[in-house]
Amino acid sequence: MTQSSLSQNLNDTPRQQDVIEIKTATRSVGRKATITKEELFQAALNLIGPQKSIASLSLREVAREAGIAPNSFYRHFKDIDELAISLIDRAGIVLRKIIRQARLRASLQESIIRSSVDIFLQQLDADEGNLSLLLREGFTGSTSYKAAVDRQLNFFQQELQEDLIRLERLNNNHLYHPELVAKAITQLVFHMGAKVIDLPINQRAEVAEQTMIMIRMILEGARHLDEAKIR
Amino acid sequence: MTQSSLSQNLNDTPRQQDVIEIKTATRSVGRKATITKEELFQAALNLIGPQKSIASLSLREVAREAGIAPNSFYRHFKDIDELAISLIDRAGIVLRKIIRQARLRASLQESIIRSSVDIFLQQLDADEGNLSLLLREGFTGSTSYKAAVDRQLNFFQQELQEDLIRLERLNNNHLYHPELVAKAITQLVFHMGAKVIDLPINQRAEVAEQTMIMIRMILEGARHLDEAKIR
DNA sequence: TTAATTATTATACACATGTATATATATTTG
DNA sequence: CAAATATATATACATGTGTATAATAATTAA
Repeated sequence: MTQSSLSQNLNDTPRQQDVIEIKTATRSVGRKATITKEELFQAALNLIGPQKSIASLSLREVAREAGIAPNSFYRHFKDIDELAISLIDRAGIVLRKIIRQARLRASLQESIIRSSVDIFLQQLDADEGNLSLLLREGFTGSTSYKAAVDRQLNFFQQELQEDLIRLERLNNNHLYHPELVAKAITQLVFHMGAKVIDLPINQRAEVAEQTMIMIRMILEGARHLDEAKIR
Repeated sequence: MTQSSLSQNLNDTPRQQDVIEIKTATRSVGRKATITKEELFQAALNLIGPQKSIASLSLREVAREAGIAPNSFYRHFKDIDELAISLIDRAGIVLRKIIRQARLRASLQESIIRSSVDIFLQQLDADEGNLSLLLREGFTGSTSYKAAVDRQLNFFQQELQEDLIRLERLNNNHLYHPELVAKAITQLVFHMGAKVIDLPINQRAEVAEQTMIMIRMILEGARHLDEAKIR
């Protein structure tokens, strides 16, 4: 593959006309688009599965699945990589939805541990394509994928940390290195997610239960280590 | 890629001659092999890096790197996949070496946490190609890779668990769910490894330090949860 | 030596890929 | 309507791939 060199001239965003106009650009003169980015996302997600990773997706495959000519792809993305990264970023939205829900339920007195894990798994079903992408590509391929995934995980971790601090404060507890607590929990939860993806649903519960115990260990440890330090 | 269908007849192991002889087969009649499996392993490892995953290796690439004709590859492996899985299994050997060393140093009164993490990182340098393979492919690609990696991680986890139980017993401690403690630690350590691979050496220390704190949290938590349960 | 056996290579084929170029088609604006 | 233009397709090419088939070279057994 000695390509991906001269393709810059293809992905120019449509130039504003020279004439400076006041009216806000309605953004379309010419033929109406018959395929949307969203449809290309869907096509890609259809293809990605336990056997096919995002990195092994070919432009032609995606085009085929979307029912367009290979070259039409370039109207929407400059690369297969651009599609991939967008896809990862999109998955982050799902993630943040998870956090928000978990936070809601946690304030309603339910254990933050259980609610987080439950909602995570629940969303994994509801939105399989998107989320599993994040989980799968986390450790692999073209450094840029990893960076994209990392960005999203950091959001998750950040919000989790805030929640943890808030909740512990409510119970008059303190955590030793709360940022590391959040980090460790994030890692374990995502690891669980990656495992659980290609597991039959009935086996998921057990993995989830184990993960919750692990999280409880971390929390319990962080509390005690903090006490030990203060004294 | 509609191939990998009729290649069975190519990987027949050399047939014993019809004549039944007593002498142990010295295993060679004909031309001497000029390239070894080991050299093919090395060629593959040379190619795998931050940008090229094991799944994206092509047979021709490996052959080129090894300096042989594409077809010669078939004399040694039936597939690129067979090469890949062997490679993962080989990495497991490195892993077990790590455990053995960590165990040695842990008996000499050094903290098992620190010694495990230290040795892990140390080996990562010494044997980069091999070990990083395990770390990278853990979550990706062709279910069979994942299975192969999982097999190796389980060894690690199993031995770690035994060590943990032994050491805690020495200090008259008990652990809550020691198998989950070992599992959680294994996950965190491997996650760290995967992160640390493409990090400049000076930044590795910090990640290692963080990981050790996380592990201490888990251990501390498991001890207290156990006490809480017994009472 | 000669015959047998095996490892390696050379050649070739069908197919998949990314993408350059040219053309057709639909839509908006004047 | 016609001109302009954004979108999509058709065709084509160079290159990479896995692997079938046949030939060559090296080694051992007879």
